[in-house]
Amino acid sequence: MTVRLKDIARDLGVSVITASKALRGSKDISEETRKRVLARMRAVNYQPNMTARALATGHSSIIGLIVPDLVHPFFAELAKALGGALRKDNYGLILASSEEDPGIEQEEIRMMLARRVGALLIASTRPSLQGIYNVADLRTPLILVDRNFPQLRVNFVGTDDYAGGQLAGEHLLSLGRRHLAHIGGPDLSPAIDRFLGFQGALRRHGIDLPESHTASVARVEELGDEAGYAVMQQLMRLNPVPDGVFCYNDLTAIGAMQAALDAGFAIPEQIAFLGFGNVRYSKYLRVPLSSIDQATSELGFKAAELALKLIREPATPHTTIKLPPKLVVRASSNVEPAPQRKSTAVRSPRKR
Amino acid sequence: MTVRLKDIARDLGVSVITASKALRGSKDISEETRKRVLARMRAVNYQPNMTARALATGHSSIIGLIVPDLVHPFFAELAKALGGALRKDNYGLILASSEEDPGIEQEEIRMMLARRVGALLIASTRPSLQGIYNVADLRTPLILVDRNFPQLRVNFVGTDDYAGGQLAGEHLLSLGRRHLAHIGGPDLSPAIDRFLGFQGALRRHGIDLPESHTASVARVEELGDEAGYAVMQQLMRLNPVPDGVFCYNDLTAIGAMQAALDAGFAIPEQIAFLGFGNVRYSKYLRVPLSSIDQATSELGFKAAELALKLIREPATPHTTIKLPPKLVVRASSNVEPAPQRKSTAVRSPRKR
DNA sequence: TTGAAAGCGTTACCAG
DNA sequence: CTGGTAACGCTTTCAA
Repeated sequence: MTVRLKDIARDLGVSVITASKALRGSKDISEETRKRVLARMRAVNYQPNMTARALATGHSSIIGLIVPDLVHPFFAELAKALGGALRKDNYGLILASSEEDPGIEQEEIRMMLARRVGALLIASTRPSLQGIYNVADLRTPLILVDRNFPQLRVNFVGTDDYAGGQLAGEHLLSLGRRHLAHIGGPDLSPAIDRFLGFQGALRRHGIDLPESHTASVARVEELGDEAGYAVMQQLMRLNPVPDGVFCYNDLTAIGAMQAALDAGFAIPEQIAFLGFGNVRYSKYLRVPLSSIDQATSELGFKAAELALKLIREPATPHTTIKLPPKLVVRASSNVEPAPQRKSTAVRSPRKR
Repeated sequence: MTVRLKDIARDLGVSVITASKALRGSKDISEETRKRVLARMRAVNYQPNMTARALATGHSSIIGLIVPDLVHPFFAELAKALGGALRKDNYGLILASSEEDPGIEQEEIRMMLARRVGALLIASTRPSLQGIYNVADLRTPLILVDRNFPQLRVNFVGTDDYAGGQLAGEHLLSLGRRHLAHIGGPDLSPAIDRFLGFQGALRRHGIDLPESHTASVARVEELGDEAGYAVMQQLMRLNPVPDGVFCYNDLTAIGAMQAALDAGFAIPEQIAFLGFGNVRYSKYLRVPLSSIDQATSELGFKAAELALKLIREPATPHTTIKLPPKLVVRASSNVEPAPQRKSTAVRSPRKR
């Protein structure tokens, strides 16, 4: 049926082992033999059976990725970049969406280990690493993505969320806003660090962030808009009403802005808004949303790089990679009049 | 290290085969033996080695999915639903983003076959099936997703795009619009069928859709907004200017609406817009966008169902599943005044 | 530089 | 109902 290593070996009068070595570019084989084997492989369009290789080596050429919600643009983009980077090294990507459910996450971890993934990347939905791995699994490299467990020494690739929070604080302060509020996310490292960075920037300027001006919401990745809407309604009851709101992510900010607009507030004149994540549609919103960009693709590349390194050099020490985020200013926090595209007068009103 | 079938068998004094059969619920084994084996497995937390099973059976418990762009909400949602459905059957999902590049797509197909995926799902970026598969690969079930090759007898799961186009046409006509235009997509079945459905609806009402009023754009999945903006600028030069525009997808519609707004047109009073796909953010746009919803999650479930069926019953005849789309009306095509949320008067203007 | 022997953990085939 | 033998296709180890 399909052509096997054995067939090539037979055709050429060499052993299977020799063919195998030539295929993988082993050092101890003559240049001439290698060439003959490779030529033959090309001629018959040989494709190695990766399941056999996986069984023999103990690990497949597949990386596992578990994210809380694949539809979230951040995770989608991360997965895309990761997959693209892995392809260059002939590695595949097996993907699972945990729906922010620790039970599903655990199940997926189990299945991926059973499939002998070369490395496992997780944006975990649980507060600690407790029980994720047991000793027997330790041979599979683990990389935490986006969400960190600070107390542990684990591999991590993600955004420098603290710096992002700082950026947000500095920016809103630079607009002259002094009654700031924060809409936070789930009790995991990104939300915590963004909040701490934000608070830190404010403190440095002697500004207080009273507890009444912070609120968080659960399942914010998926239902952020509704949650943001509800929380913003609370914040607008404060006196004075906040004049700048930093939101955990863009979706939350979108909901919050909607609440403010519905209540008749002007954005950004009365309330400025700042999101996090810089999703694709932010610039087309009713009020284009300022946001903190996470360099998501770059994160994917770095994660792929680290995963491959851990597979090839298991002795690699624990590595933490935090990429610096970037402020993107749009109308929701821009006090200058937005630069107008040429605006032709209304013409040719609709017939009939 | 890890516990193997052999260990269980030894502990219980049965053969490996017996243990294997008990594990998979084979019929020819005594109830008592089965119970003993399963109990032992639970006790020692046995996890079958899927790479070994894959080698022995010839196919892994992994389904391959290749999409043009994972960041596109439609494909992200499809992948998410698919993965969720597969998990219930202990199947995994290996995912690749082809970047709308036939070369990458081909490479991924090759790699997935090498990994012996149980079935291969492709939203192909090429115009025909030519060369996707060669005879040797035919044992791996192939399912086309979203994009069909109508001339061939292949498995297909996707939206009834023709019906969607019809819905769009009927809707715009029902608003009294008569100078309709269409911004199309790449030369693949979804764009073609949506256009034909649209045109069909218009014809049925005796309305013409002149060629000058249709335009298409390439790489519309990713760059649709910019493309839509540019194309709309062309359409606005027509006389009379179109009073209703049906766009291939939401991103294109977003760009087109932006162009119309920049040119000073009122939406929907002067020009109504209709997208396709109903992405998550559509309701928060400057003008909330009407769209055709594709029941994307349902598509994912159906695709999973079909894939598993093809794996388990290879004799299954070619199957085509087309899910009916649904119209979602928002402000961009709503002539009635939009239902207002309670709109409080401006209060508490910003201090200092 | 080459290759024979021995697995990797599971399932298929067939005899008992 | 049970289990021995062989096979899946490749890699690793070590001897020639």
